[in-house]
Amino acid sequence: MAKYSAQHRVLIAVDCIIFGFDGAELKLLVVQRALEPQIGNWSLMGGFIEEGEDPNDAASRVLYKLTGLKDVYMEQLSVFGRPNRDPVERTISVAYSALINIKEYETQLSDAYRAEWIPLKDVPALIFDHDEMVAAAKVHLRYKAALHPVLFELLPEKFTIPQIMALYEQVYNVELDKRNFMRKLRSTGLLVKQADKDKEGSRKGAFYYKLDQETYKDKFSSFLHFIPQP
Amino acid sequence: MAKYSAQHRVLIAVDCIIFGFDGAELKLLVVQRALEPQIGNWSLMGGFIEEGEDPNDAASRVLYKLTGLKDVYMEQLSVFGRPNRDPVERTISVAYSALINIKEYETQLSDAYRAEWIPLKDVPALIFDHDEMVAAAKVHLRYKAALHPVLFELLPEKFTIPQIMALYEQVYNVELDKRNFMRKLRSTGLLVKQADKDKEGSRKGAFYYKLDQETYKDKFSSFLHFIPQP
DNA sequence: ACAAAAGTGTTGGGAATACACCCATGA
DNA sequence: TCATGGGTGTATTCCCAACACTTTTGT
Repeated sequence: MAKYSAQHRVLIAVDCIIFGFDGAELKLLVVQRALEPQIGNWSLMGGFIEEGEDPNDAASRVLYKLTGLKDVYMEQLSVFGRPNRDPVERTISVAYSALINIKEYETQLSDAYRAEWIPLKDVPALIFDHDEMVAAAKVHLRYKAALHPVLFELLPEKFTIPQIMALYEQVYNVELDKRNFMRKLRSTGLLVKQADKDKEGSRKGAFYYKLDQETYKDKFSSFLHFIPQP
Repeated sequence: MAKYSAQHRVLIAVDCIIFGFDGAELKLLVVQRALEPQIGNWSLMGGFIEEGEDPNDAASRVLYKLTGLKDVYMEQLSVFGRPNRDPVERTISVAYSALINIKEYETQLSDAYRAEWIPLKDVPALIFDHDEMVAAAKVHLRYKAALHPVLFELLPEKFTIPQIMALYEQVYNVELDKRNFMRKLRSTGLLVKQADKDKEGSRKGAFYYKLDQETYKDKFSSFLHFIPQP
């Protein structure tokens, strides 16, 4: 069949906003850009969509190339298409937000792409409109995590309650009450207490928990309310 | 500067999921496709992005062309980019969701684009992946409206409480309790009661209300909870 | 023994639900 | 006068936020 011949075509990129948590701090995975322009400057990990490739697959591919990880929690964020956002050539970018637990993933990433985990509060200025993308991803994460237990995606298989709490506190930039938070958390039925403790954070040690995968799947779409309303 | 020469370029479209409410029923605005393939079949209103055009502007342009309306509430939904979604040529589409109150907008639209308001429950099968887009838009609308008073965008300047309630009931496909709903609504401070009544729906007539624009702007981003949790 | 973080319970207030009757009007 | 939809009030439950002390253990 004939093409839509009168129309003009543009480049499509994907960019990944990759959040990570190491048990203490919320971080962002950024790379040093490998091509001109702005070679060597901090950037989100991204890439162009290939022929016949679904944008979602492109994002997975890009993430895999960087981290070696598959089946990562990833969501489409939104499209960034301001005409001159890339000075070289018109490029429309689809931003994706991914959640990774840093600890379980111990490969070397810095070598190939000069990638680095940088604490979210210390992230330097990024190229093009990547700062906007990060800002949008933060908003989205707050929005999502206020309703769905999505932050567990950032935690390793075994985690402690003080860790989750620190995570929530950093995402929302608030201080939470231990007692209320724990009660809320327990009432969800998402947690399975383990016998052993994590002794890294304190003398006493904090009990490990695992996610109850069944409950997790069931409850994922039902609305939860972790963050107090002022 | 040199182009990204090795990459391949694709068509970008926008498609608009346009919700409307006439005071009684929630509807979708669909058109009969004007080009091959599938000419004459039901479709969302869409169009290609032009050179140097921001996708958001393209969506506004498309909406304006169809309805003559500007400054309509519109949000980017997500990207649909399955490789063969358009059989003619690879086209990636950015879906937008718009909210319109049908009554205030009394132009003729059917002529130019053979457009029609169809009750949401009766919408026929649409071309390509437009059904998926509509499904995503419904989910998004529920999500959004559960937290933000966005459904007021569907109402005319003067509306009645039974109308809003009918709207919420249709969006969530539930039955609400008049008394609780009214109390909740009033407690938001969003409503300004008018002196006159709408006599169309009943003998007694229902008082008109207007939105308190100040409060609306203030409260738009704060979370509200209109829908009871079972 | 003491420092440092983990863990535990209670209580009061406010919000959400459930629920049933009167009102105004046109036909 | 009656049928129709509009509008109002209360009792109860449940959830949430506020709040302080004990436990464990390594040094």
